[in-house]
Amino acid sequence: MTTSSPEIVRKPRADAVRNRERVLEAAKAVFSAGGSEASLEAVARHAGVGIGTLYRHFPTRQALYEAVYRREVEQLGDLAEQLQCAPEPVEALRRWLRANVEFVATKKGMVAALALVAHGSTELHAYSFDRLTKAIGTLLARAVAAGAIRDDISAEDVLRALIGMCYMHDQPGWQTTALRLLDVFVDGLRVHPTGAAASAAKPAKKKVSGPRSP
Amino acid sequence: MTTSSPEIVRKPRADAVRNRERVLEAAKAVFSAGGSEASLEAVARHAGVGIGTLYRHFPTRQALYEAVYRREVEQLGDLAEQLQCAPEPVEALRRWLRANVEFVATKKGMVAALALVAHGSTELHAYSFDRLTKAIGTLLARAVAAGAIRDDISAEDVLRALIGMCYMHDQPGWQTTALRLLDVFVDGLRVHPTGAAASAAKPAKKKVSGPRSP
DNA sequence: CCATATACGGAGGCATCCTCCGTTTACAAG
DNA sequence: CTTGTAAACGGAGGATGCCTCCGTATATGG
Repeated sequence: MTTSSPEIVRKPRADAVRNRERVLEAAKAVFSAGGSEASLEAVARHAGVGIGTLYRHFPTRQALYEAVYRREVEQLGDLAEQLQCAPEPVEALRRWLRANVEFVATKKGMVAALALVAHGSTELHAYSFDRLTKAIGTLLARAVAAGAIRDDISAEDVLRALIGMCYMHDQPGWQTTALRLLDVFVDGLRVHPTGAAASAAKPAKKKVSGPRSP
Repeated sequence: MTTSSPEIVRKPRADAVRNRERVLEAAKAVFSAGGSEASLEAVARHAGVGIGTLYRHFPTRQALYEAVYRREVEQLGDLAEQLQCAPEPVEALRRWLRANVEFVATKKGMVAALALVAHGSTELHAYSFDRLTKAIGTLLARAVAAGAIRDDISAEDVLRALIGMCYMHDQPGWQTTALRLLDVFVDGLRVHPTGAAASAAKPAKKKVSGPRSP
């Protein structure tokens, strides 16, 4: 009450900010390496802070997951904004979707944790769903406005499909499959597959009727 | 060594079989209700057996997840066999995919556990992937043979897409979305979308361009 | 009915979670 | 620069859950 306004509660301390950052970094590393069930004490040790510090910043395991998750979402959202000015709308959409695949690919152990997050907090989920939906929305809108893809599929739909396609990433070659699925899906979105069958629209790269191609 | 053959180790005891079944049932219930991180002691209590019994049957938490998971897979595989004799091939495929959606819908808390399974055991994953892939494969083959859908998409691809579409099931209305996505995907698989845009093929039910419909 | 292999249950050692509080430190005012 | 103080730090320790081990109970074959 000594200061003027009750809303401004001082500037957060520098070491607090730094430690918070350290813990997040450590969490990402430890969970990616040792799976999402690694002990939080290991995370604290790896971050070079006491266990108490970790728990003050992230009161529960879930909270830590969430914080990491939120960061990832931020980055993907930013990427979408950058792609906003790309020349080809459909290609921009495709690029963003593909970026997601690569993004997930680097986080083996994290994914189970993220799965848990998705079912946990409602608030965060709303936020991230919103952020990503908007990211897709802008890319999608441009493509629709250009008359390149059908207009009865919402951004939410695309997001769900995307998550699905990134989801089964445990076998070798999953990435190839995911990318192929994306192409199929995008093809499916197109207003005119440039002919009767969608496969005709992809001249060079596709093998027709070979279900066993690596 | 007193008996004749080293392979036949007697018939398993009746109470053992019964208890094993009880634990599986309890696990399904407890995990569905309280999330996949519920304590195993709670599961044992709910099953009316000692904690030791639980651990003898399922040495690790993972093993318990796996056993539950395996059961579910069995049931889905069986359903596919039944649908084998349905008249409309494309419809049969669609029905099976839809059945999956409903199936997942009843297991809120379980899904995170199943996600963990998918990344855990290789052996089980191979098994279930195989079982489900074959289930789809038969349905898919019939539809392809009838010339109803394109032939360059493998059963694996469909499985991945399906899992994806079932995956984000936390908000109200997810089921509607999942079903819509399935329809889009199946439409995308079609050799001839019955016209230029696939939306023309679904006359009554669809609203065009309204992204905020409940 | 008996012998015995098999299964059961839960006590207890061990690891991890999370809280609580004495100590340390960054920041701002004088 | 000095000093007061709120904020952050760290880790000891109680609580909880994981999993093993072994004495007791029981189903099954003879």
